[in-house]
Amino acid sequence: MESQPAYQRIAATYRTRIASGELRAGDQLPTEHTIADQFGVARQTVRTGLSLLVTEGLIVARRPHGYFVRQREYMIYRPQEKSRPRPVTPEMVDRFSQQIAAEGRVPSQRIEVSMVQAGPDLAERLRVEPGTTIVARRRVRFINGEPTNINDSHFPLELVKDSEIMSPAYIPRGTDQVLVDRGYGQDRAIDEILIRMPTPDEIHRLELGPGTPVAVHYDTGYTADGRPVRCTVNVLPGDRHRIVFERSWLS
Amino acid sequence: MESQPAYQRIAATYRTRIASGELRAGDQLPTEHTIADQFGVARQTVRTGLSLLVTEGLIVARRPHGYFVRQREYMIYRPQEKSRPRPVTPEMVDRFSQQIAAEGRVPSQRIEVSMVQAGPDLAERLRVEPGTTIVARRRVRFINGEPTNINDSHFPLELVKDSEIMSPAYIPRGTDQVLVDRGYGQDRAIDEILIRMPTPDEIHRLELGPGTPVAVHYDTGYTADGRPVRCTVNVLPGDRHRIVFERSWLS
DNA sequence: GAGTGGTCTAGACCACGTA
DNA sequence: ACGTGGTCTAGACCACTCG
Repeated sequence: MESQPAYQRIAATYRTRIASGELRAGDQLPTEHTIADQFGVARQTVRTGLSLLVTEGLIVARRPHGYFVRQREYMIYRPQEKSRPRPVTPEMVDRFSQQIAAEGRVPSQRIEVSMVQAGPDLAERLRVEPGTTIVARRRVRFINGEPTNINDSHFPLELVKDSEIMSPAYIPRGTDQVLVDRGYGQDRAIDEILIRMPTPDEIHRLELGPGTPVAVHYDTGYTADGRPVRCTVNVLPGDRHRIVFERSWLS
Repeated sequence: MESQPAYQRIAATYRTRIASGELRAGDQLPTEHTIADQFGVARQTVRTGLSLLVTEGLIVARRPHGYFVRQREYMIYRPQEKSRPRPVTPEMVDRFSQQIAAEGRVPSQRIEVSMVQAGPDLAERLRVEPGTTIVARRRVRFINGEPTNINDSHFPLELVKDSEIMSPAYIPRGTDQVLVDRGYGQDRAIDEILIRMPTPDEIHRLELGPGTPVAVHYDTGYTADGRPVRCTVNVLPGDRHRIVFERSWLS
């Protein structure tokens, strides 16, 4: 009758207690030892079961306190409102900072500019040969000091050479306006979103807990004559973002 | 100097071999026993390491053959092309079937209609009280016989009572046209995408392997006077979909 | 010092698909 | 029958934080 392995019964028990609201965000679970006694199994079996819930993102282990039900807080991510020419006012800040500040939270970012060789994904989107040197403007964005997403913009080298884009400082008018000034204004973009588990590098940069999937948003901008001039890779931790956009049509 | 646990060294070893291309999709890894010998650790330690790669979606265990590097095949998902009024031709099929057939693959679906009580997420989007009875038209869509995504459309009961929507059969002109005929044509939609690990129910319906995150796409349609008349929940396994949409603007 | 989770071992038996 | 991964046990020692 016990068709299910013990570790799955343990996982299912606490999964439903969390789903039903019997256990709420922040609540503590019994210790591994206690659960092992209750179910009459070895501690390792309890660990196997709870590790399922950890990788599902339902609970976290805080040593040496115990396991706790996880909290989630989303920020709204609107790809449609990105990359438009900004009104030219001096006090302007970028969209990300604007939105966060409006919510009463403290935005900040770390910018890093480097020359890199295009991998296959970027090469295809920027229509260059794989291995071509391109410019990467990498940003990690923080809210209240916590890393929230990665925003890496990539440009063909010849388009931005000797421009402000090459310096790792904040550009008030925005990188898109710099491209406009150099004759490469964008009027179309293609968005692609992939869902996957993060790489170790992403886990490190974003301080991700185990069991957190990410959305990778490729945003490629084109000039009026169809040339790709920018490919931005956004990495959005699934536990911190909600992607929203809108459509309307004439019937 | 061995700052890293053995199981993480084992995971890192095979992770980089896969990333570098030394191991390709479909290749087999050594057996747990072999790896244990090579690293001089117990088999359980190897299992802990490989389980990391399984939950990252990099490898799968195929008993009793061994571990294999995973294959991925994406289908393109275009939220922008959904839910538009269809041209009224008899041979018309829905967008999903159209696209799949065009790729030379075999689409099919299983439809199920039921009355359900709105949970908090649907209640908010359809602007009804939580617990209100609504109509759920649930579909699992298959490609070549394999479940590929979930597409559950929800309607306020009074809008679709006694309509074809209530019958679990394919509707050639589409559910949106049925709503148009009843005076509830949509002219705007809001899309929301969440990223998370799947629920056990979703794992079962979509036959998901471990380590596969999903995107949940809420697509809510509104009439011209702003009333929500449809909320569709799409569940897209991350290992099978690429979400694509386009933007253009006038500078 | 006590108690938590993190790591690890050396065994054991089972379910399953292939040969 | 054999070898694979799947499950499980009963121990052990560690690093860490709290009282």
